[in-house]
Amino acid sequence: MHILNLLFYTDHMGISGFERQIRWGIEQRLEFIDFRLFWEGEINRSALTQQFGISIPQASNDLKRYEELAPGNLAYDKSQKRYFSSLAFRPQFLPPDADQYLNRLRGVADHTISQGDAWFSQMPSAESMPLPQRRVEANLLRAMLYAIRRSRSIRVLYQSMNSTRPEPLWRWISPHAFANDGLRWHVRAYCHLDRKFKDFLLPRFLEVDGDAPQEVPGDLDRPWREFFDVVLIPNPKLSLNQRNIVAQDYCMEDGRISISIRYSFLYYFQKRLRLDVARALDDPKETPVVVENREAFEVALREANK
Amino acid sequence: MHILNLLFYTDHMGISGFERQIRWGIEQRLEFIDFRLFWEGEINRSALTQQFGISIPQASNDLKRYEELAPGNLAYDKSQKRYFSSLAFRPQFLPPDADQYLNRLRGVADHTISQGDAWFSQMPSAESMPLPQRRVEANLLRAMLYAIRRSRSIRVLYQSMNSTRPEPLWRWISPHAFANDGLRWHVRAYCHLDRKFKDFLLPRFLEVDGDAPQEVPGDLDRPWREFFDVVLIPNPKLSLNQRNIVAQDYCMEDGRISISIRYSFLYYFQKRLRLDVARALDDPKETPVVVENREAFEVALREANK
DNA sequence: TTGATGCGTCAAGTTTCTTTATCCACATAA
DNA sequence: TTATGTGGATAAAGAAACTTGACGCATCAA
Repeated sequence: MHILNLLFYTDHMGISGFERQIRWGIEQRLEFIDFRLFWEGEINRSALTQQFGISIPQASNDLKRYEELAPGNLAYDKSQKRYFSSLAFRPQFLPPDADQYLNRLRGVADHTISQGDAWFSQMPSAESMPLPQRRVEANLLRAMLYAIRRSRSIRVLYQSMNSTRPEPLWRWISPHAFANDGLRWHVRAYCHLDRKFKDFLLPRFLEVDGDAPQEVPGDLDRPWREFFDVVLIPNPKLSLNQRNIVAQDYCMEDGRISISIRYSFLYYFQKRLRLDVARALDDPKETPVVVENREAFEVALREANK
Repeated sequence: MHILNLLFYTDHMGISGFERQIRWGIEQRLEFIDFRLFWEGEINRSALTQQFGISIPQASNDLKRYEELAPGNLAYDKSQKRYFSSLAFRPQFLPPDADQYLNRLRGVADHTISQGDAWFSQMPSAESMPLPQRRVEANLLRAMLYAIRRSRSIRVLYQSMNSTRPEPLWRWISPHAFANDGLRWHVRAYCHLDRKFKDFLLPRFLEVDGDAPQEVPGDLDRPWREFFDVVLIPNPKLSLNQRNIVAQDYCMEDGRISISIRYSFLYYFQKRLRLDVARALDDPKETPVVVENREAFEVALREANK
């Protein structure tokens, strides 16, 4: 297989005009064949038997069916005794999606999905940020989901960072949403102790024990419901060329991009993009983007925590 | 369903002693029933027919089979006309895993997996960091994977941030691994232009066109292959109680944790944990952890980029 | 040359699944 | 109250999917 093969136009062709409704299991296997051919360039019967627990003749059958439905995609190499994606290969059942592939790669790299579930055979060497974190207990997350779904309040033992409350404290909360700041998961909830909506870190919940009707519905959580438009521009300290590149990196148009952020999310957003350290650090490369509407942003940030 | 139900011990029971090998499709559906019962607390036939495209009688059949294999897990509510997880519910086919659930939640929140593939029905309100990013082209990623798998060099048009090279430049590289810094994907490759191993950002590749034998194998990439042990401790400016909480958050033992990081990853690691701004910022809450072996860390950091 | 491997195929038989139909319990609305 | 709709269970016939076991072919390495 030559590299040029890889550069051919391989847009997804779309599924259309099937005479008979194809069964789910078969559909899955056809998608699997597409996936392997696109990302790994090859497939054979034992890949199918291992992945789906089917027999060898059935795997032959599937490949035959694949060839019928996606004619010209398969090329058998007698010498290597395997199928390869042909020069004319075009995925027929699964639109190729780099983000999806990379997402699975990360999942496998940090053990949240198995290599089998990700449909990988030989995985490329990959590393994702190794950050130690206390695990979230499944039953705790389950209780949280229950409370959100049924609009309940629950009584929880939570370890907060509040220096006036050093010990874990029991309190009633009414959770209504989850949020990921890029590093950790929070749950957004009304705190009946502090009488306001707050973020709670999932790993800091130690116990749950009671439930009661929700008194304050999540709809009233204005910092969560309302959005502020942050306008980002390339750091002006960068050279013109560098600014152009940053603009491309962040999908900017006319040298800026406006992003709608929940007020309750602004704090994490600025930390994530290191917007708060732009002035503290000299090197503009360390903070490639800065906020254009800085004053409004600061106001919004203060407002969010009221 | 009472909250206490959620707090029962529900460890995975493990699959054992099946008389007959169960077919993959059925196994999937049984796992699906387990998943829905655990995380959403309920299931009905139409959930199965929608997810797997099976008929109504077949869905009845599956629920019957589930009840046989996991007796006592199902509780039918005649009034609500749905199955709920019983008080004695214990997942039988799918070990409940909060990380897995949250991973899917994030995937759905940022559109890398569909709600169907994640097995969610009513999804909890969830938000993940909305960061704009140029998309990675599927065929580019495919070419990169090809080069890694076959140990090839490829000719690429890459837009670097190097200020002496403002324009995108054609160069030969020999990629050998992927790395995610928590924000973006890099590919680790030998650059035949600069005659050294470097990180390249996937979204900055514009074109690929040639391939050739790999001359410098990835094994020689020492900053990638070798690890440095970063020792993290809670920020000493925090109060004792706060330090204890941080220690718990980061799974520390004896108030510290040692993490092995590839040398080539150290730079991203310090940015991710904001280790580089600890001294620039006054508020210790902004940088909850700091590096204990700071001097060695600085040396390692400089070494990694040589 | 021989053995091992991987693909293809055939036939018989089993399991799974659909289709069609009928029945039951419950909730809601007329 | 009765009618209607919804969601569940079940049965039987037939189609589709799948397994088992068998055999043949091509290729490669010993």
